[in-house]
Amino acid sequence: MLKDTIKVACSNCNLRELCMPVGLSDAELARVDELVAQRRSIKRGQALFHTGEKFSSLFAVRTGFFKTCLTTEDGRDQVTGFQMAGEIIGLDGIVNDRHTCDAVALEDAEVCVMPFERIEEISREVGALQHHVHKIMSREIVREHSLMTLLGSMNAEERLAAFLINLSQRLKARGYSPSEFHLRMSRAEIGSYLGMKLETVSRTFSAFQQQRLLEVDKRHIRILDLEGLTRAFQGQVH
Amino acid sequence: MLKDTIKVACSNCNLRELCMPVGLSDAELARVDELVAQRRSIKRGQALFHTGEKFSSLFAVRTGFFKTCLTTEDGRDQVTGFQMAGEIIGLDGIVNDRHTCDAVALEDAEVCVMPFERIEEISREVGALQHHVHKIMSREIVREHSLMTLLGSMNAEERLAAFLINLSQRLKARGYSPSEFHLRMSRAEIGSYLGMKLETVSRTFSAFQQQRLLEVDKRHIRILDLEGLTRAFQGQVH
DNA sequence: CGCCGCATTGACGTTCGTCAAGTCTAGTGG
DNA sequence: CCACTAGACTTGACGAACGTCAATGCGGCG
Repeated sequence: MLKDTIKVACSNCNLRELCMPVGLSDAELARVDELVAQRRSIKRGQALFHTGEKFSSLFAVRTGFFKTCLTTEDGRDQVTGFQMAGEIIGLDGIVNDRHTCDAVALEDAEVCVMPFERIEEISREVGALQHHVHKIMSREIVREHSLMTLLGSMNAEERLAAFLINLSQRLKARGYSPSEFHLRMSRAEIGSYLGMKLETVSRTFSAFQQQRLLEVDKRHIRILDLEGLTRAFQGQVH
Repeated sequence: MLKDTIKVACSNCNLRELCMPVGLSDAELARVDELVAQRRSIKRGQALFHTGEKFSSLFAVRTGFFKTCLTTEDGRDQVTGFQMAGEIIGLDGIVNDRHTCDAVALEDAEVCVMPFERIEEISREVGALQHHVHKIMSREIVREHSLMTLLGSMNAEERLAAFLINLSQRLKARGYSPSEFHLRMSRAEIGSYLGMKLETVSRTFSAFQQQRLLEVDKRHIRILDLEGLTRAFQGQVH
C-alpha cells in the first residue's frame, strides 16, 4: 500500500498566504520548502491522530474539513474546533509530546505533514518563520478565549449566530460563498462545540428560519440576513 | 516616580523550575539571563496591560496573583484565566501585536518583563529555550481545551469542584497548603471564569459545605474531603 | 456612625435539557 | 423496483437547573 508522498513545495502552494509568512527571500523560501515532509490523505471518518498518540508533527489542512475533539476518561466528549484549508492541527501535542485530542476528517481530506523538529530547526534560521509559528499559536489562544466568552455568557441563539458568522467569514476568506454553504458536521457536533444539546441546535436553526435570518435544509445553509444574524450574535435581538 | 528596575537573574531565581527550561549549559544560562529586562511592581487592582495596548513583552509572575479578562464591545465581560507565580501572561498579544485582554493584579504583585523580540532572538540561539516557549504556548492551548469542556458540559457543582481542585494543585506545586487557602478573587470573578452567576457560585459553595466537602468562610477555603470533591468534579456524586 | 462592597439566601421565572414520537434520506438487499 | 433499516433531523411536552430580582447580613473604611 503506497502512501501519498508527492513531493510538494509551499512556495507555489495556493494556500501559501494562509499558511506561510510573507516577504521571504529566495533563500529563506527554499529553506521553508523543506518543512513539509509529505502529504497525507485522510478518508472521511478517519482520524489524523488519536489522543495519547506520540506527537511528532504539525499538520496543515490542504483540502477537506476536520474536527478536533477531547474525550475525557469519564466519557464526556467535547469538540474543541473545526479546521479547514490553511489551518494548523496538532498544537496541543507539543507540551507533553503526546496528542491530547483526536483529529477526525469530516470529509475526505489532505494534509501537509510538517515534522515539528524540522519546524524548530528552520525557525532558528529563519526569523520570519519563527515569528509566524508564534503567531499561529497565539491566534489559537485568542480563538479559544472568544470561544470561552461564547460558552460562558451567551444563550443558544447568540452561540449559533456566532458560529455561523465565523464559518461564513472563514469560507469567504477562502474564496467560497459566505452566504450559502454546506455544513460538514452533524447537529450533535455543532452542539458539542457550542455547549448545547443537538435538539437545541435544531430548534435554534428553526427559530432563525422563522425570523427569516436563514434558510436551512438539513446541512445546507443560506444566510438571508447577515445583519440580523449579527444582531442576534450580539444579543440585541430586541 | 522611579520604576522598580532591580537587575535580576533567572539563573538564581527560586521560580526557575517553573519558568525556565532545565539542563542548560553555563553559556546558555548566561544568555537566558538576558531575557528579563526588568521587574515591575503592580498594585492590587492595577492593570499590567489593557486591551488594545501595544504588545511588546511577555510577563512572568514572580509574586502575587492576576486575572486576565476580555471585555467585548457589547459589554460582556469574561475572565479567561487566573495566573500565579511562575506563570506567563501576555501570549494573546503576539498574533496582532496588540493585547486582546486586560491583565489585572488581584493582589500586590511583581512580574519579570521579557521583551518578546529578545525572547525570539535568544530562542534562535538556545534550542532548549525555543522548545520551552513552544511548550508554554501549547500548555495554554491545552488548558483552554479543558476549560472549554468544563464550560460546555459540566453543571455548577462540577465546575466549582474542578476549579478548586485545579487551584489546590497549583498551590501545592508552589509549596503552599493544597487544602487550606485564601481566594484572591470575588464570587463574581469565579462566576465569570466558570460561566455561572455569582449567586450560583455562592449557593454551590454552601452546598459543598453542607456535604462536608469544604469549610468556607468568605474567601477562606479549607478542603475537608478531596476525594469527595474529586467525585463531584467527575460528576459521580451519587 | 453610616456607607459601600461583597456575600448569602429566598422566591420565582426562563431557558434549555430530557424523553419520546415521528419524518426524511440514503443505503442495503431481496 | 420496492421493502427494510439505520442514522440524522425535527418537534412537542415536561421538568430541572440555573438566572433574576430582592432582602439581608457582615466587615472595612472614611
